[in-house]
Amino acid sequence: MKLEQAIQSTKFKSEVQKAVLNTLYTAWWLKTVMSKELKEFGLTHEQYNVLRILKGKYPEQMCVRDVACRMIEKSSNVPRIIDRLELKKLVKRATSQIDKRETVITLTQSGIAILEASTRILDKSMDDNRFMMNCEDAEKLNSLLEKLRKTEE
Amino acid sequence: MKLEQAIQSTKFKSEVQKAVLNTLYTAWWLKTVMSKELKEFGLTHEQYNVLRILKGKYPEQMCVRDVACRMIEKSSNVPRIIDRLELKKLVKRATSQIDKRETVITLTQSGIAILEASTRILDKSMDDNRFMMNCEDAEKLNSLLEKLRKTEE
DNA sequence: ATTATTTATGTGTATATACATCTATTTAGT
DNA sequence: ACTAAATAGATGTATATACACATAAATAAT
Repeated sequence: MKLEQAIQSTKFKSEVQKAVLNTLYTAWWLKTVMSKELKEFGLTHEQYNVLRILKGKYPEQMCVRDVACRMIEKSSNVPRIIDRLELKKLVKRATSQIDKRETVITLTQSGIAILEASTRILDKSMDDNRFMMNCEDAEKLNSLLEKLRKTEE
Repeated sequence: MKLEQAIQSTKFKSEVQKAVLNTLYTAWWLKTVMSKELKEFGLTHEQYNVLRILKGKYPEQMCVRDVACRMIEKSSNVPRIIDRLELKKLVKRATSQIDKRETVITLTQSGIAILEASTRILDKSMDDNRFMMNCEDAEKLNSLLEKLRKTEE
């Protein structure tokens, strides 16, 4: 669906302003598509993101801060997301012995299993074939998004 | 900041997958920039969006459903956002006389004033000059985002 | 060594998101 | 006209976001 239909608006202040709205709308659309797949695993988009980040270092542990700085949405409240994952026994919390301020997080076997299963489904649904976009298009899109974030300051 | 630094990850499954993450990150970044400006008016990003939508029809009233279908994030809970705006006396609620199921929303003078003031500030901060992007770039970005949302189904 | 500052995490609060359900009203079907 | 279905909106619950603040531990400053 075109942006104009999606938000029922045809007049934009400029093409750049339209690109801003388009980016916001596309991100919402992407999150919705992904969340639908994750739902059958009882995972939210953000919980899945944390599990993925932990997997990246596995079998090493990670502290909360290291997880947080890898999150896509930086102001996510990681301790609270971990609360939910711990409740479902997908991760374990322990106090670091080296630095007792740190909480180190470990994926459980159950966490690995659910991550692998959900990643399989998500990859099937979100693989490159889903998108009518080739590698060249994606490269161009990536460079334009970087450009949008590059401000004068 | 480049995506790789922002989420401290260098290996992506594909350029398309990277574009997905890049879109999510850029949307978060844009929302953060805008919210910072809106904060001094005590408005959230979503409250501002509702005020803008109401302004689009002003001085006509709008029902909740019409506001909702113009929202960028479709699953926003519009009645509740209106609760907050009503509490701050920026909008008024009334039951439609034509269809008593409908609630019609009107901007108050105070709502118009705060919308205009915040839009002035936001435009100053988010105008085309802020972004290192010309109209041509923006057009290309818009077409690529539309393409990303165009799936095979 | 003692105090001040910084850092890592947790927690409290307001708002938003996502989704299910309830109520009132309207519309359609018979 | 009467009942069923659809629609508009409100509300409840769980989770997330945004941000302030609290606590404990580590580090720096004196």
